[in-house]
Amino acid sequence: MMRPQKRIARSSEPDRRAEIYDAAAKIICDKGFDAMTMNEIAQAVGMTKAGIYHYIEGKQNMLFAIMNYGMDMLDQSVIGVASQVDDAEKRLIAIIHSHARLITQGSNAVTVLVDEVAGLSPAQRKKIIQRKRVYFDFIRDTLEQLKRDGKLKDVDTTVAAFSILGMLLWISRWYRHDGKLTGDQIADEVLKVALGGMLRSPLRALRK
Amino acid sequence: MMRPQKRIARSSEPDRRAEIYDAAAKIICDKGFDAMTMNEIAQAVGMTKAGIYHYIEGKQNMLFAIMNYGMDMLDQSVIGVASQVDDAEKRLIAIIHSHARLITQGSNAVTVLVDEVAGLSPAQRKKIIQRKRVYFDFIRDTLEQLKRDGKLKDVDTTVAAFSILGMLLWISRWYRHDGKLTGDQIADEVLKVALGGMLRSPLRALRK
DNA sequence: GTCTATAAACGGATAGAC
DNA sequence: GTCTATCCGTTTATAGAC
Repeated sequence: MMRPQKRIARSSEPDRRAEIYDAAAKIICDKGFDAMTMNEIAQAVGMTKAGIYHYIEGKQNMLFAIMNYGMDMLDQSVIGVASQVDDAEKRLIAIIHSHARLITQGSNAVTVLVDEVAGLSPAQRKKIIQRKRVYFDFIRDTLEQLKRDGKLKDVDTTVAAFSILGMLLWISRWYRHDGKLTGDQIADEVLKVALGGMLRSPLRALRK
Repeated sequence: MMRPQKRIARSSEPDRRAEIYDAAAKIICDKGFDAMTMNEIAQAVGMTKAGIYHYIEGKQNMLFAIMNYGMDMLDQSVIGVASQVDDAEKRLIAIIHSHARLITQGSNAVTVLVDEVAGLSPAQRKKIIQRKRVYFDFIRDTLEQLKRDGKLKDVDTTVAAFSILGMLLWISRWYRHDGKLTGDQIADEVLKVALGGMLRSPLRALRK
C-alpha cells in the first residue's frame, strides 16, 4: 500500500519529496487542506510553486500520499506493537498508550488523517476509509476479547471503541508541547480515563 | 452576543436567513467550509447566488453567525440545564447526556463549531475561542467540585475534561440516524464509558 | 427581494527556458 | 531540478434591471 511514485535514482533528489509532504502536513493541520495553497508549501520548503510539481502529481494525490503515510504510522507504531501482546487487557493499554504518544510526538500526518477525507477523490477516499476501518476493528476486537474474558463492564463495544478513538484523536487539538504535562503524562492520564471506565478492576490493570 | 443583522421588518422576510444558515451548516458538515460555494447554498434554498447576498454579509460572517448559533445551543441546552443541578455528580451526568443528545439530534451548527475555526477572521476566532473556553471551564469546574467532594478518582481534571469533550464531539463523525442504536442509547453508552472511568462508585451514580 | 451579468482576484497546473 | 511566465477554471462579491 506504499505509493509508487517512480523514483529517478539521481544523486541530488534525496528526501525532498518527504520534505514537501512534511511541510504540507503541517500547513494542513494549521488551516486545513482547502485553505492551503501550493505557494505556501513552496515558500515553506524554499522553492517556487512550479518547482514542487516536479515531485508531486497534483494537490489531491499529495493529500492521499500523506494520509497513507499517516496510516502507515498507525499500523507500525500502534498495531505493530500491540498485536504482539496476547493478553487483551495489556493489548488495550498498549494501543491507547502508543497512539497517544504518536500524537503528542507531533505526527502531523496522523492528524491530517482525521479531518480531511473530503479532499480525496472517491476512489482514494474508499481506500483510506478501508484502512481506517481495519484500525477501528482492531480496537473493537480487543474489547470483544476482553468481554469474552469477563473483564469488561456492560458497555457496547462499538460505542466504546469510538469513544476511545474520540479521546485519542482530540488530543492533537488541545495538546501543546510547552504545556505543564509531558506527552507521556498525557498518555497516562488518558489511559486512566479510558480504562477506568470499562474494566472491572481498573486499578489493578493500571498498576501493571 | 447575538448577531445584530439589521432586520427589515417587512412582511415577506420571515426566517429566510435561518433557512440559509441551516442549509450552509449542513453543507459545511458534509464537505467543509472552504469547499462549500455560495452557489451550493443558493441551490439548496432554491435561489441564486446573488439573491443570498441580500441576507448575509459575506461568507466569513455567515460562518461566524452559524458558530455563534451553535454556541447558543450549547449554552442553552447543556449549560442552561446542567447549571441548575447543585450536586456535581448529577450535573456531570446532565452535561454529558444533554450534549450527546444535542449531537445525535443533528444540530449541524454545533458540529461546525468543532472543525472550522480556521475559517474565521482573527477577531472572530478570538471571540469563538473565548466562548468555547467558558464551556470547557464549566466542565472542568464540575470535575474539580467532584474532586473536592472526594468522589473523583486520581485523574488530572484538565485531561479528563478534554477527554470527555473528545468522546462527545467525535459522536457527530460516526453516528448515523439509521444505525442500530437510538440517540438516547448512544448518550447512555457514552455516559457509561466516561463516568465509569472517573467516579469512585460509577455504578451507583449511573443507576441514578 | 430576486434576478442576469460581470467584475476582480485567486489558485492549480503546465510550457518551456536554463 | 528549478525557474519565469502564463493559461484557464473557479469563486466571492457587486452592479443594476425588474
